[in-house]
Amino acid sequence: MPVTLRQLDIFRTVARTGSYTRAAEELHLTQPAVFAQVRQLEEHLQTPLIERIGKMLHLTVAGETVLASARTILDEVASLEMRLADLKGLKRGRLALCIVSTAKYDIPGRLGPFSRANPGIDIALTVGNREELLARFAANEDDLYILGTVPETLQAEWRPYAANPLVVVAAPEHRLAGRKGLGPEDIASEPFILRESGSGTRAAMERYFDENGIAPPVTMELGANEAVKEAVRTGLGLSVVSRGSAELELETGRLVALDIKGFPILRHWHVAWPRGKRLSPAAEAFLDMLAPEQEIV
DNA sequence: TCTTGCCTAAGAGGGCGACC
DNA sequence: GGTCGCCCTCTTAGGCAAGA
Repeated sequence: MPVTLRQLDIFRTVARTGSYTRAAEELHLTQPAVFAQVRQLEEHLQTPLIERIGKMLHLTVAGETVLASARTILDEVASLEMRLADLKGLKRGRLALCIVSTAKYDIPGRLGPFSRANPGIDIALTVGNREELLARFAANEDDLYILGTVPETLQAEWRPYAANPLVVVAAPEHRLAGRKGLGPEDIASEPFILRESGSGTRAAMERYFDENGIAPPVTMELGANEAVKEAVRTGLGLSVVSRGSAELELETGRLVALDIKGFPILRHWHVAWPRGKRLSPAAEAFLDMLAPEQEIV
């Protein structure tokens, strides 16, 4: 028997989950069925692809090679199926999106109209921090990636699609709330709450501090935007957040945006994809739907 | 000791081609 | 068209080993 797409798909899932059992759950199979498919693939290729050390599964060097090819082959087949479906006017397919957590305030509002316009396209949305997104990008696990800043080292094609202004937020009862024309010196001694290391928002905040020669004390680092906003709201300090992610809190008065020279910092949301990747029709349709760069305000 | 997860064996079910 | 046999894919059952 030749290598089958089924075997490659199952092997890819095992490699991604690091477990036969979890792969089986994901594929709605039993663990022995998954094991058997991978074993057949190994027998056909006459080389072990997975080695077990203790209870942990690890890919062999051959396994890594096969995994890379499996991803390419399966992506190509999926793309082919969607293109053929497109030719038939069926508009069926799947769009896998991975977004940084702060983009979850922006993307769902765009997915609604897209989904209504393309009812045959299934959408898989993964939300993670920047580090997780870059890991998925490296593994080519999704069609498109939404993030604030695209690292220069990333082998990516990208384009900005929307403005993403950053503002300094404070609790409504904060002494600086409502004051006009504040400068960097006014916040130089204010305690700040930072996002986790690697966060684009944090990088922009630190750049502002450096450029203005200030070093506000950092009271805590939090990994989730909600936690940051809650900490600010309870008066633990100031923070810099995407205006879009704090829209509701600003509207309801739970938080206030401070009027500080240099803010809002104008950044953009970017959509990126691996350089050279052949985008599926679904991904191309979503790209088309995102506002082009020249319309960004 | 118990739990979890890998692995094997045996067998069921369904697809498919060959044959009548 | 119906039957048979082969093969693939899957499930269940159970053994075994590692880790908590």
